[in-house]
Amino acid sequence: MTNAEIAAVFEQVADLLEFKGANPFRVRAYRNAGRTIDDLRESLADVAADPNRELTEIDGIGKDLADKIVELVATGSMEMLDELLAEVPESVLAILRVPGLGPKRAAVLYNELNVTTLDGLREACLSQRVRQLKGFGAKTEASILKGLDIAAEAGQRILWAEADEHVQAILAHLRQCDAVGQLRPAGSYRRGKETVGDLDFLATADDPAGVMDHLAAYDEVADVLLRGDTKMSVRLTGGLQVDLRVVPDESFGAALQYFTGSKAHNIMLRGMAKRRGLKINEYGVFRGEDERPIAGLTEDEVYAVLELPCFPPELREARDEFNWAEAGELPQLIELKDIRGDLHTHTTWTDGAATIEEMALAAKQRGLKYIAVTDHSKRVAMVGGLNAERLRRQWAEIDKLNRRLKGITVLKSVEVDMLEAGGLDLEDDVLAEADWVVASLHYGQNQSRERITGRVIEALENPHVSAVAHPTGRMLMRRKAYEIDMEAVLKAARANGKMMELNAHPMRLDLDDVACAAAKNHGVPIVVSTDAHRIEGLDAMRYGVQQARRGGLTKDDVANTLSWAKLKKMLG
DNA sequence: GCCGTTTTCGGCCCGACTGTTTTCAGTCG
Repeated sequence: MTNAEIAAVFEQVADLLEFKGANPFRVRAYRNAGRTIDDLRESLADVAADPNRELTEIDGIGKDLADKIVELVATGSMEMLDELLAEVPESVLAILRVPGLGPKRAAVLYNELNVTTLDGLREACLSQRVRQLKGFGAKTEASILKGLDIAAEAGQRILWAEADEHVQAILAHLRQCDAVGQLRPAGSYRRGKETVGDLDFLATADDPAGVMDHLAAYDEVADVLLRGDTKMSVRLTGGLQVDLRVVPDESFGAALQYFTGSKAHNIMLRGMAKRRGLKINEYGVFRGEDERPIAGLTEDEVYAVLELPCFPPELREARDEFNWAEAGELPQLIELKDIRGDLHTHTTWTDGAATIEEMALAAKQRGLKYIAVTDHSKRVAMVGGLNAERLRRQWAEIDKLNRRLKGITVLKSVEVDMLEAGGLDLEDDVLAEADWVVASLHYGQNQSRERITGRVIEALENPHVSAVAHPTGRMLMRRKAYEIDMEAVLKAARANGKMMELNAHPMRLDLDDVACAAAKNHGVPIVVSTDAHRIEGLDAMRYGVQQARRGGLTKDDVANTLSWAKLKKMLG
């Protein structure tokens, strides 16, 4: 059973308990455990099986949850979940996803009106039975109907790269408003999460109402969801929710910290503050009975009163950052300017849109010193994948080009397919002539975990392979990762002195942040590569670097921060 | 259900907004 599957069970238990009106802290314990397990860098099943390890070593896992994990791993099911599902139909949980409906109201709808599905809920609203319930009214009924429409179309997140376009446009719009002072995006966008569910903006202003009027007048605003004195939420035409908070200058740092999150990070921070007799909220840090303000102007200040560093937003996930800070080992995260080369690109020789020279010059223009042309091998027939003969012709052209080009080196490379039946799509004698080889799994993605893991490990054992490209094959919001034992793969990479790619394409970002951290733990170097199929594709590097930062990677953890000469030496 | 330099019980982050209330509960982030 994978960590994600175990985490999903705990999440479901939390939902069901919440629906039943259980102690909210008990619910939180299950949710925390689910999140922790999802973020874990090693297989929980392995830890459970290891006689020298205790599951209770994991933060947030006590005896009870440890037993439940053991039960899950051993039997594939959990008695408690089965009992809960016997009491509450699973379809009821969808009702909790309707904006404005939480566990209390959902329970009333279920108990009083026997609402068990979203369709049933709509029916109950339309027949005006909901407004007759205690604590409900006509307005609530209308807002539930609205919420049902939103739940139908929304619920999806958008790629960070798409969120970034919205953010830049909204920032530009809000800056035109004279009343706006300081202005910053916050939330999961600022933390660089690969997908973003809504956008948060924070502003200071002499005239908050004026700023809100200005946001309401933004072209893409379809609906104002709520508006108070300091807070406003709108929905854009595409369904994306945008929250704006207006705060006084002396609170801007505290508010930026607060609204950047993550929620779990903030809960830990507040707990630490409380133990020191301090209180943190979005208005500042306060001490003592009289709640004397002691910080709030800047984020630095807020963290400093707790003797903490101002964590890079990418690390604020309540994973390792507080432990690192305590040990004085907060990593100096990699930056875009550290990147010296791009090790995965395509050209017109296969499915790219630009020539080798065009790609090389564009890379040089972006400050890179080397670029690997990794066109597809022949198995990818659809795009005219290269056989040995054409590949050698391409490499001859690269040799010629390198004699002409100044300031950039083009590497003779290939993206070789790991074949369905095992083995690689090109012979060893060809691969041996390459400067850099990435191996990819494009076909047979539905094979078993054992077979896919075996194919990838076999590739890592080939002496000419340098790295595995997009190692899980996932496409965000489109295609799940194929079944693969990442622990085993990382061990094989380490044993064979190989590297793993972090594919920077905004829809891939593969390896993800957690797997990057795991790779680092195993001592496996990461290469951040764009997989560019056109010149503009080279600009995706920043998405990859951001994901690497979320994985806690430093310049030293990423091999393409090295010169090509040094990287080559590392490959052996 | 977890956790402990306030340690085996009694806490567990904190405030804005809305709707249905006559003083607050529910939801959200």
